[in-house]
Amino acid sequence: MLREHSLTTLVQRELERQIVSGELEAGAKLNEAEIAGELRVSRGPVREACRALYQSGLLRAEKNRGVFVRQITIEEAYEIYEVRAALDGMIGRLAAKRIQPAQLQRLREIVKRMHSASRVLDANAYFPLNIEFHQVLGEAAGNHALLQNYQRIVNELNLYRREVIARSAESIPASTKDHEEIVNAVAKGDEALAGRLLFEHVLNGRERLHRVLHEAPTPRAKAARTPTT
Amino acid sequence: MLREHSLTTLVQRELERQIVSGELEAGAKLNEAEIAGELRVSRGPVREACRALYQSGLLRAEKNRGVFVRQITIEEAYEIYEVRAALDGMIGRLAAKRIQPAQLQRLREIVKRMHSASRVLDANAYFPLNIEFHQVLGEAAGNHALLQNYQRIVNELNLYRREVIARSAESIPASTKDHEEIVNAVAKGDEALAGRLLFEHVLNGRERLHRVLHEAPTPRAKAARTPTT
DNA sequence: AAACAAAATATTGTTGACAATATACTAAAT
DNA sequence: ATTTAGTATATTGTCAACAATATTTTGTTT
Repeated sequence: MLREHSLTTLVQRELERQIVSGELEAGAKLNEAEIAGELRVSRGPVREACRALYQSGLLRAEKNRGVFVRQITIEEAYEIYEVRAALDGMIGRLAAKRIQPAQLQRLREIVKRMHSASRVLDANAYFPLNIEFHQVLGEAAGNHALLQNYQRIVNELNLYRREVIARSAESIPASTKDHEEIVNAVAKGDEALAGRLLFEHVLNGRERLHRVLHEAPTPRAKAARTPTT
Repeated sequence: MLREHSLTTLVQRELERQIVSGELEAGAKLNEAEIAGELRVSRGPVREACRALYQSGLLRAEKNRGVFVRQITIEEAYEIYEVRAALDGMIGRLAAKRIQPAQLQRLREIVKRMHSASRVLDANAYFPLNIEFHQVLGEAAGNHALLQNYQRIVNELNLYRREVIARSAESIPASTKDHEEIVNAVAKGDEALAGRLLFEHVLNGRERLHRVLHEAPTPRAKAARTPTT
């Protein structure tokens, strides 16, 4: 394992896993020595990994104070959704042009399972299905650079959505319907339609989330933020 | 200066400057000790800076062999152009909605200078104007997350275009016309049109570059067509 | 001369120590 | 009791040395 990957890479992966999984919660401070101790490495690789994760948007850094799991504010999330809409629109266009039969089959199965989750408004079942759906679609677009940018954005958004996703059960049926229409457009090979549907799907999702947040604001929404170095 | 920024940050900025300016050419190997010596720091900050630049797509890394200035292949560039089209399309939509009079004025002045460069097909004068135009437009969109993603992409593409830009003089008039139409659409506040024009402008630019590369692999010997990797 | 093997050198990967800064604690003063 | 100053501790920033790996050089054989 160490022949292929440096310690830095392994530390980076592990920290990213902890952040994405929520094991390290938003705003949490990362102690270099502590992490190094747990992972049985020195602080060097930990610092390098943190630099990379800061660059990728998962961490925030303050000089002489350390790094923290990034907290996405409502305003930032609102902006990132627009980036995602742009990328997802392109994914839709390209996927409609290039999707393989096996990938289309996978999408249809995911949508079928979404309907099951939708009937009982099971947000915990729906969340991973949603992620998988967009992941498959992203792969179907057949553009590595696009997928990479997309995943970074989605990672950041999931950082934000984790807390509120449980309360967004009411939007599951509408979201499921969106996904079904998207699959149909992609299957038809209608690039313009698939692109437009995905674009709007993302912005609709943003509005749904926005509505949920305003109905029941979280304490985190008013947390103070300091500019990073 | 050191009170605000760590050595890593300063090294990162300096290396990025050297890469973007072409001082460090594509494919060049970076020697940690050498860089550390020139910048009067130890290898630690240099390694951290390289990690960040690798994450941002400007460097390529091979374990136990070091880091190199990333070389964008034709195929990668082709993919990245699609990402840029998506982001630029969104920039157009948002800029049409939010642009300030002062920013619009700046765009108009840039286009005027573009016409001057266009008349004499001065690629060296046109290149920075083009970058500035899209930078101003990106700022006018008023979305920090979008601009950040956009700049990363454009940085990567400029890595690629540097080599061929001198030979793309013939496409300057068409490009200038595009820019003029874009400014008009943004000025009108026509979001859909501005978005579409920018989207197509990027893809047109890609095709123009593609054509240049295939028509004239080398200015001298047309027969010696070397498929670059 | 060309090809291979082995030693010498150079470079990266990793570590622990030290310096600089921030945080936590303690005690005195009001 | 609260505040504040000073001190102690903890944490980050930086460095230099060592270990592991890659590259170059040298010498030998065919």
